[in-house]
This record gives sequence, structure tokens and C-alpha cells, in this order.
Amino acid sequence: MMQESGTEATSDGQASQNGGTSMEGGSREGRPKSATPSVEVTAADLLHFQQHQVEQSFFTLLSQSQQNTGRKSPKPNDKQQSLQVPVSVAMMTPQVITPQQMQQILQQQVLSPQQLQVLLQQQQALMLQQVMYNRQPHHESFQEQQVSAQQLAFQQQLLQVQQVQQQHLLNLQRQGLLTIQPGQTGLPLHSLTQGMIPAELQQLWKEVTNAHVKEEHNNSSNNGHRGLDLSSPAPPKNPLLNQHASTNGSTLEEPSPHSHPLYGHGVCKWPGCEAVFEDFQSFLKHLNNEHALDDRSTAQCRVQMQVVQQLELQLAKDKERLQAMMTHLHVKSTEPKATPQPLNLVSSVTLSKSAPEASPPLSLPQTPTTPTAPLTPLSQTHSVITANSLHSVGPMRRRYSEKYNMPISPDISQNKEFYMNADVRPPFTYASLIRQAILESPEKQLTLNEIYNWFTRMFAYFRRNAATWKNAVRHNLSLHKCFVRVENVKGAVWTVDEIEFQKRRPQKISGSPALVKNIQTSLGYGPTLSAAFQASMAENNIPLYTTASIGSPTLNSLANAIREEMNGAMDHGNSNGSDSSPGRSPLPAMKVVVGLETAAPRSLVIKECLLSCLKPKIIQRTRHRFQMWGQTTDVQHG
DNA sequence: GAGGAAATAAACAGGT
DNA sequence: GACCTGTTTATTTCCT
Repeated sequence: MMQESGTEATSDGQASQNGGTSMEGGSREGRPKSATPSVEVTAADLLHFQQHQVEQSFFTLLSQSQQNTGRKSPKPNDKQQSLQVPVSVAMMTPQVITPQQMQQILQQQVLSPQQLQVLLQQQQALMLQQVMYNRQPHHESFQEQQVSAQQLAFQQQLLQVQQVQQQHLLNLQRQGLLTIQPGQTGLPLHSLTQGMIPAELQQLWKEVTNAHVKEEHNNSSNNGHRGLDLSSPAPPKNPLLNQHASTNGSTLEEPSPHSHPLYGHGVCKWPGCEAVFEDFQSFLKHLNNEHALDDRSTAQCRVQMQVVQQLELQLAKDKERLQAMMTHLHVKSTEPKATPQPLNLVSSVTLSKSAPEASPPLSLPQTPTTPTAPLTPLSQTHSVITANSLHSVGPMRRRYSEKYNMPISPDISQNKEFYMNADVRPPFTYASLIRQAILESPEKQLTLNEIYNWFTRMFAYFRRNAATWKNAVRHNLSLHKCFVRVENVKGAVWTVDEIEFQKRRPQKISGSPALVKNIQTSLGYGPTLSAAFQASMAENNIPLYTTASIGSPTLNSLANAIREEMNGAMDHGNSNGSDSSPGRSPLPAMKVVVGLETAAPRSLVIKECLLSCLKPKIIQRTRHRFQMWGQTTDVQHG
């Protein structure tokens, strides 16, 4: 899984030092074996070899990146700056690169993410190795006995370092410091946030702390170490641990006179440390001495962060599962009724006219586990419907799809079963739904009746009051320019003009600037992403704000090409009366009619050409009058 | 409060 | 004539 993928990014040097023993290290599953230094290599040799490898790879990466960045004529300062980093690194050898320097490198963006990953991995491995080497007694006989153990611990540390490294890169990417395109690197970002079960976390924690246990085992005090117990108590490897765990077996935390999150029941709660203290002062002294800001504490802290993250992720998934279960059970409970009763989550104002027979409100039971707020602001845009969110889904006026510019397809796909069975009004505009219906069709075109059928098939809500919403559908089809009527053999079908749909006046997105920027930048990716990827993105609540991602390749490519043209020309003036520039005098807009069948049985041949030199509002209400429908040409406004 | 967008309702016309 | 399809207008509501 992610451990293996993390090793893929390592260089040869990394692999060589990673391969190591054929003992325990080789026995671990998934650990790549390599023909590498034998066990006779001392830790000191290994350390020096590591330092050399890091230096070599760093200079190599740096030189490559400088070549790749293509700075043909760098300014003197730039050149000087770019040279400063390796020089300073060379000066500090065999020390590791300081965080400041690393940050400087990051800010300069000299290295690619892959190179950074390799470099950071080697750096952290070297750091850990140095720590281990410095702490171990330098007796030859002891080394011989401990080399395998050290290498095992080193491998375990490496594993942890890769985890931490990936997490660090992920954080960097989240903070915008790194931009890693999908597929650009072997870094499994997806796996970082997915599916790390508690058992794996426990194993990871054991591996991280195991080295620490081994390290301090020889000169151990009465401090015992126990693996992070996330689920069931695992049999401790070390008898000391077992003994210690039994002596401090209490799992209940009681309020301590000296309150400290890391101190409870007379035991240090630092992960992996369960040192017992008589009083709070000794604990504080221990905390400052043993858990000071050093590499080990930092690594443990990062691991703890990852543990928390994974637990939160797991919690989110379980919440989602719970909601699905609740939704399912609720829908089931409403199904047996002879006449489907509406949930009446729609506001009474809206339904008062269209559904006078609406039943009294039927609210879902509220449970403490029901998430009252989405985990992330973005997840709110297309989250799985929750019991609470149902109450806000209500009226069609809550046009989330318009307000947040959200894609409705992930939402519909995610809540498909719900919409199909629950008499709840979908929180999308008619236009969005019509467009979705059309785009879901194989040929991206539907007759009016097929649109009706899609509505009734997909949404239980539209299985009643047909006259009302069908009228609304027709009204929207005629009103919005984004829906193009096309005549063919079968009759008239409706297609979607994506450009027109995109041009609809976007409502301002409220939220943090980062959110807005994220949404805006995501707009450009839609057409190039497959539906599967989009679904995957949606499943992970990764925003994918697109409205042109589902169309046929032909339509998409056409739309993209035109959109590119539009983007280039938009700044200089809209060519067809965009809503964004109503004051201009645009060129006449052609409402393109495609798919004309010359052998159409109908006597009408569409010769539609819209002149829209007027303001959009006027255009909307007058364009139809300019339509020339063969025999029924309306020339009264000609 | 103004204005835009959407929903809703209704009238009307043409075609089947 | 009933029904469907399509267009248009008016009104209301929500939101910025």
C-alpha cells in the first residue's frame, strides 16, 4: 500500500540502504529486497555512505533542476542564489540540511516535487541514522551484536520517515507550496488520505516506536513503551511492555490535580511513553527533558498528527455510512405507504400552491451522531444528504448548484437512491437538471418527453404535480439560450449549449478566498477529466467545479475550442451579447442548430438565426419572435 | 430598496 | 377536441 509506494520514489542509493538485512527486514511483507550491502557493513560505514549519497543526489538533483528550469539568462542575484544552496549544504556536511534551507529550496522551487521527495527522504533517513549512531555505544563487539537490530530499526524508521515525508508533502501541497499534478509523481496522494485502517496505524506506530524501544532498552530505566493501542490490545513484543502495561493497565482517565493533556493517572501520556511519576513536577521535568523539541519528538508528533487525521477520516466515512443507513432506512419506511407522502422538507411557502395536499412535515429523527456541519467547507457543496441537511434542501429556491457553482452530477450520483425514492425536491434549478438529463443521455440530446422521463425516473419528487414542473421544464427550455432545440428525424430534441450555460451570470461564491480560488481554478479542468475521475474526486470531496465534463468528446472538444477562443476574446468584448457586458453592441449571435436532417419528414426546415444586439433580458424575451419556422414564420417583429 | 435570477402560473399557438 | 410541444408574459420569491 502506501508504504510500498513510498519506497518507489527512492533513489538507488536509498534502495540500497533500505534493502539491508535478510533477517527481519526481509521477512516483512512488501519490503523490497535488494542486493545491497551485507550485514557486515557497520553502522558508521552505512552512515558515511548515506551522507555521501545525500550529497551526491542533492547536487545531482539541484543541477538537473537548474537545467530543467530553463533559466537561460538568470539575473546575477538569481545565479548567486541558486549557487548558494549547494555551497551551504556542502559546507555543513555531514550535517543535514536545516529546515530553513529546505524551506529556502522550496520557496525557490528549484526542485521538482519528485526530487524534493527523494531528497527529503534521504535527509530524514540520514537524520535518523545519525541520531541512532550517536546514541549507540561505539563498542565494536556491541556493534556486531546490534548491527542487525540497528538496521532493522533503521528500516522501520525509514518506513516511518516515508510516511511522515508523504504527509509533509501532502501538507505542503495543501498549503499551496507544492503543486503536484495527478499522475506526475508516484506519490500516492490518494492513498494518503484513504483507507488506512487502525491496524495499519497501529503497526506503523509500533514500527516507529520499536526503534525507540530498542534504543533505550539496554540502558532502560523503568520506562516502558507500548504500542499505540487503537483497537484491540496487541500482544506486546517486549516482556517489559507487558509487565508495564499490566501495572498501568488502567484505561480510565481520572481527573488529575495537575491537569495536563499529556499527564494522567501518574503516567506520561506521550505516545509510546508511559513513564510513571510520583508527582506532577517530575512529570514536567520528564516532559521537558525526554520530549523536548528534537527529531524524535517531531517525528512522533507528525505520526500522531497522521493518526488523528486518519481517525478523522475514518470518522467521516463512518458518519457518511451512518447517514446512508439512516437514509436507506427512512426511505424504506416510507415506501410501503400506498400514497407516497412527501417529506415536506420544502418550505410551506413554496409548496403551498403546487402541493396543497402536502402532508404535515415529516422530519427525520435527530441523532447525536448526525453531523451538524460538514467536515470541510467544500464537502458542503456536494455532500451526501444528511438528516440535517435535508431540512435545508427543501425549496427549489435554495439553488445550491447555482449559488456555489457546484456540479450536480456528483451530488446526484451520490444521492441517486435517495432522490429516486425520497419525495424530496432536489436542490438544483430546473436548468441544471435539464442540462444534467441531456448530458447523461448517450447522444447528449433528449426529446422533451425523455426529459420528463428522466425527471420522473431520477426524482421521486417529480412524480407528482406533473403539470407544474413540466410546465417549468418547458418554460426553462424555451427561456434559456443554453438549451438548443434541434429538429431531426424523430422530431425535436434538446441539446445543451455549454458555452451559453457557462455564460450564465455566475453568482458570487461566498466563502474564504482560498475556497473561491480553488473553485475558480478548478473550472478549467473539467472537460479534460473523465467521468470516473470526476466521480472519484467527488467521492473524496475534492472540488471539481465543471459543467462541461460529461459531454461527448466531440461536443467537449468543440466547446473547449470555442471556450478558449472565448477566453481570449472575452476581454476584448463579447461577440454574442454576453450577460457580462450588456452595454456593448455585440455582433449578431448565431444560435447554431446542429443535427439537421435533410430528409426530415417535417416540412419545416429550421432556419434559425438570432440577432441579439439587444440587452440579454430583451434578447431572452424577443429572440423567439425572430425565429423563422418555415410555414409559420412570424414576421410581425421582423 | 434595486435589480437579477429562478420558480410558478397561465395564456396562447401550432402540430399530432 | 384532447393532448403535446413550444413560446411568452406576469408574478412572486430569493439573493446579492
